[in-house]
Amino acid sequence: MKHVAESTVRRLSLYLRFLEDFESKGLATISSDELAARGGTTSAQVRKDLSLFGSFGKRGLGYSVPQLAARLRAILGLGREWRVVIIGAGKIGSALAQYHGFAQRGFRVVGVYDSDPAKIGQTLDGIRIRSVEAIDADGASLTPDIAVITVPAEAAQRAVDRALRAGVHGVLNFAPVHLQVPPTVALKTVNMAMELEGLAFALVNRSDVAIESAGGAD
Amino acid sequence: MKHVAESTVRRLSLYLRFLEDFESKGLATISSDELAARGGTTSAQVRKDLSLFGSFGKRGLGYSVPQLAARLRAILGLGREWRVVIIGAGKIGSALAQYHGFAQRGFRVVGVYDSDPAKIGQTLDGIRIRSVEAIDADGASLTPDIAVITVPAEAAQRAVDRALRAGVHGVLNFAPVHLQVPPTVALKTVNMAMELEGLAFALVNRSDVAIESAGGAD
DNA sequence: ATAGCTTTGTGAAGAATTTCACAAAGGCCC
DNA sequence: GGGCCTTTGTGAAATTCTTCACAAAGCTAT
Repeated sequence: MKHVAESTVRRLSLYLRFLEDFESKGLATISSDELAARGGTTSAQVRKDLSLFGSFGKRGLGYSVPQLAARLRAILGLGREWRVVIIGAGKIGSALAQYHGFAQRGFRVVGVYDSDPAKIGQTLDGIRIRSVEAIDADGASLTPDIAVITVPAEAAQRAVDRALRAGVHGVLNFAPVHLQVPPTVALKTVNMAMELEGLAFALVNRSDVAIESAGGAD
Repeated sequence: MKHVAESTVRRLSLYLRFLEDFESKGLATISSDELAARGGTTSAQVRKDLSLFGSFGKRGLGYSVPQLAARLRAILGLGREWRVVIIGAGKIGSALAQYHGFAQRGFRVVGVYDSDPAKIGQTLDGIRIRSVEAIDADGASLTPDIAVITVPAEAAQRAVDRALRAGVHGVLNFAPVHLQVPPTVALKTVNMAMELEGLAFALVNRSDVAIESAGGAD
């Protein structure tokens, strides 16, 4: 298949969210124009994005909401359960472990790890926090797909290395560092300091402020 | 000045982080190559990014670490204090309110708001949680620059509208919705579900997995 | 069944961003 | 000071992403 840009995937994910909204309201069809309006893009962009994967609409009518939603779920790989381990049970890690929105979308937290002896053994939303050293050994039984890294910057690379040994193929990194992973591993970094600095930049260079969304490279 | 791409700003922010690292290690100079290696880019990209703002290096030698760091801080608008209000004192909001990394970089939390009567009046890191309804009135005394939105999706637009009335010009949104703001306001959205779905997509389309970083459009 | 209105799907054009590649500059050593 | 090595700054080329614009389809009403 043709190469799919990261920005396209982000938008698909966004479209899916609106579709689910529409679905719950019982609407049957939606046009690329409506989808675009809610997503802050143009209808041409919506159609281009979708056209990468096939042709899902009906001319003159638009898209069937449930059908398109199902297609997007399939495209995004949401038809299965993704097993997630969270490494770092600090404020952010704990918040994520307890956030049920993930479970709803098929991301199931199967393990939480920390290095602080005071935290190890505590329970977070039904999951016992274990020592980071247990990750390697747990890999075989937990078979995690994705690791979420919420440890301090200094510990992040070690945490990822462990996660990779445990069989993880995707990493969502919240530590403010650029992590080294083999090219077969998908890595995304969310860096809140970077977002705030982006805002600061926009504010001091006020004139045609029109930034939108987060994302970028790390 | 020439238009600066968002991706450039993200990278500048990243470079600054490395520079601070180097600074603390006492290194005097750094080359675009070294900066690139740690940032996962190319040296040409680094030089291009910096060249938008001036010419800071010495040929044959590289960049003076403290000088370049100072320049980047000035460019990114980190020379002053940014006053931040957090709207939504749930898990994520509380975690952010207590995260001291922000204060270090000049982002000072001056107010925390929630709509839950059980939370109002409680103290978070020295700041009393107040009712969301107080935001409008507080604007004049708190003079916030930036609002961080950590309320549920349904409440997000209302929260932003309040924040704008309180005088905010930048918004960092954690709610999974596309917010409407006037074009003079800078908006960034961090959407964790979107990041996870991006990973899921990369994992099911495994072949040349080579995603990096978060960011994009919302 | 035809006319009229709407909306998709998509090549082609345009804009933005990244990479290339190299001349110009600076330091260092003999 | 001349040669040599390194690294910047930057036009030009290449690539990637977005927008344009329009023919092809489908529905509705008559």
